[in-house]
Amino acid sequence: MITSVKDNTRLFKALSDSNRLRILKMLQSKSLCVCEITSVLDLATSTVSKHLSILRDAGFIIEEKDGKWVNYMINPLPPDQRISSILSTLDFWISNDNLIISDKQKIQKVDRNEVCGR
Amino acid sequence: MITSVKDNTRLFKALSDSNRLRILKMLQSKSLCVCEITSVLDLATSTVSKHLSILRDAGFIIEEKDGKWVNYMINPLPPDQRISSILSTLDFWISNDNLIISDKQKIQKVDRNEVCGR
DNA sequence: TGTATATTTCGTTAATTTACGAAATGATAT
DNA sequence: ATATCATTTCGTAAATTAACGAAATATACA
Repeated sequence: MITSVKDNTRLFKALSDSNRLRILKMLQSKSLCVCEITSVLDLATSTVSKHLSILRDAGFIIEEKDGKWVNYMINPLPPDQRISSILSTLDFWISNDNLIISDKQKIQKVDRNEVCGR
Repeated sequence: MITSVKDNTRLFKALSDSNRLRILKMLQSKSLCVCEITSVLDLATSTVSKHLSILRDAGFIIEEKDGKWVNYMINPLPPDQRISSILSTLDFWISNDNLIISDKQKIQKVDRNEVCGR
């Protein structure tokens, strides 16, 4: 396992933005495409795309192409134990936060064909 | 336990700077005063003081006054389980990094009466 | 009382990060 | 091919963070 200081800061930097924590928590409930996440966070698509690439580069999530959509999901085979450890502890660290709860409710109802197409 | 998204980002932000990770790793070996840490990191005293306050506010470390010195040490009674969890996992996440190893060697030899007074 | 030493606070500058919209890329459907 | 939709990349502006030195605090000691 790579354990350089720089590598660790990259990992913590990925977690040190509230929008990225919201994304991680949403993906722990359900795989989502960029536009679904965008509709919940209410940010520009390009901004969400950037957040997702940061989480991907750190090893927390993976992407899977599905036609014109790109689905993002929690990495089922994290590159190292630090990622797995954080993902499992996140589960009970952040749970009863109002924002997280309402995000979770929103993604249950989200339909990408409605939300994205315009 | 408070588990707001904002609270968690503050915690991760505290860890997302390489100088602060170096400080935490040093303190896991030994309590140190500001000038000792400053001599190892080679930063301005005011910068180190600021880093220490960020780590303190996040709950990772505490300070103890000792005459003209302020000793910083790992918080023996962390305010919540997230801190304890991170502190113990940090132990094996970052261990064989060259910078961390040389920091650790330096603090063994550091004498505050030599390093600080000038 | 002064002087020296250690640390913190403050103001400022430089660097980094976040956000946006526009343009580029990739895929689907007409 | 052309049009459309989802996403990424790029350039840029705004916000945040890290760094410094100078000034302010606090403690020890002469």
